Amino acid sequence: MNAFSVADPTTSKSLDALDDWEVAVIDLFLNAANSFGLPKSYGQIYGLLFCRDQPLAMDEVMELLQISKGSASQGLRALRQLGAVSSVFAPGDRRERYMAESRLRKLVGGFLREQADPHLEKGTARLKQIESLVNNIEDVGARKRGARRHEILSGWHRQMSRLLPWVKMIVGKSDRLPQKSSD
Amino acid sequence: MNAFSVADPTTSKSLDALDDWEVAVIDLFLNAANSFGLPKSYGQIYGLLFCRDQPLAMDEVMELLQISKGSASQGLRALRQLGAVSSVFAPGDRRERYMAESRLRKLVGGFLREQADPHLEKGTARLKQIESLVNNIEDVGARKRGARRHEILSGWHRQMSRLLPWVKMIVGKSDRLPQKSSD
DNA sequence: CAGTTTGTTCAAAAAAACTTGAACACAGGG
DNA sequence: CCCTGTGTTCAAGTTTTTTTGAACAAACTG
Repeated sequence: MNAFSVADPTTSKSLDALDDWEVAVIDLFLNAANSFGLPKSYGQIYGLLFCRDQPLAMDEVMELLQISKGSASQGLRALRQLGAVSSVFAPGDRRERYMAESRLRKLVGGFLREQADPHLEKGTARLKQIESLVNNIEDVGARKRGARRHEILSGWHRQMSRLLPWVKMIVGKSDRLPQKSSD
Repeated sequence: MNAFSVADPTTSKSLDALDDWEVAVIDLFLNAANSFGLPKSYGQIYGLLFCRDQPLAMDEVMELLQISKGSASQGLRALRQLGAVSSVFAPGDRRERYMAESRLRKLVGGFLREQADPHLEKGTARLKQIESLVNNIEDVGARKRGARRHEILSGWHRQMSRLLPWVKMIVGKSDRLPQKSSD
């Protein structure tokens, strides 16, 4: 696949070269993205950037992963939104370039912030709605049953709210392994 | 559809009656299931059973939720597999009846066991594969880059493995609120 | 046993999610 | 200004997932 592509420095066209291990890592993230409820292209993009030391431009991502402009654009946007990817400027190049965030704490934090927190908020609203519906029940027995369910759900909600900070703590403990350069 | 069917006690057809609050709870679980990557029908089924004091048979679930036999059967199976639903026998009725598990600890435990643990195991295998691919790289610089990535991923994997027991702990703390009957 | 009732399976239909690419906007550069 | 390079948007197309229902199996019943 990547046998002897010696990179003509004048053309930026000689990038169709993913190492085998890179393919494996990209595939790992593809599957991981799926499990987290994200589109697989997001996983691929993140995986590619994760493998690279140098930030990549969008068209390089498209080329290397063989995905469309739309996917690349949307994927990079979502990943930035999640804090999983950050953009940098290479001087003398108008294109924006992207690199992966590799600190687990940040990744988890962003995911929780963008996914879990909104759900918890929506949960609060829904619990209120359920509570009011329950309070409108005429029959006493039925109302009691509803009230009990509302209590259980409220308890769950509370527990989940408590859990998230702990997750951030625990994951934040020892983060990335030592590397040659610090940040 | 269910306009004024005033419950002929001889037919088992008179169940098309969900309270408003039940509809709201079912919808809550429908959305929750989605967020957890489960089919929405699973959420509906769980939500319905969660609302009820008495266990329901499969055909009652079908009737109340207006879902097909196939969905009901598969959904109930998956939910039992997750430990979210348990089946009981009502004496004098050949049908199996199902009720929701409402202890968060059990629900989370089942979910982690069925979803997270398998992923962690697959992760171990993949990391090994990546490691061996990286070790096959000729070029020293490229191999170093790959090795660094492999270390990072291994670190993440370790952290996640550490996290899960804590989640079970923390969620297990104070579980369901007190109820009239104990278990 | 033959007839029910209960529950499972799975191929096909329907729905949902994802990807694509062409049209558009916007920012320099000449 | 117009042209080109860069990135976004979104309707339409594709793929994947979920649901359906009819055929099947199993277990009871008389």
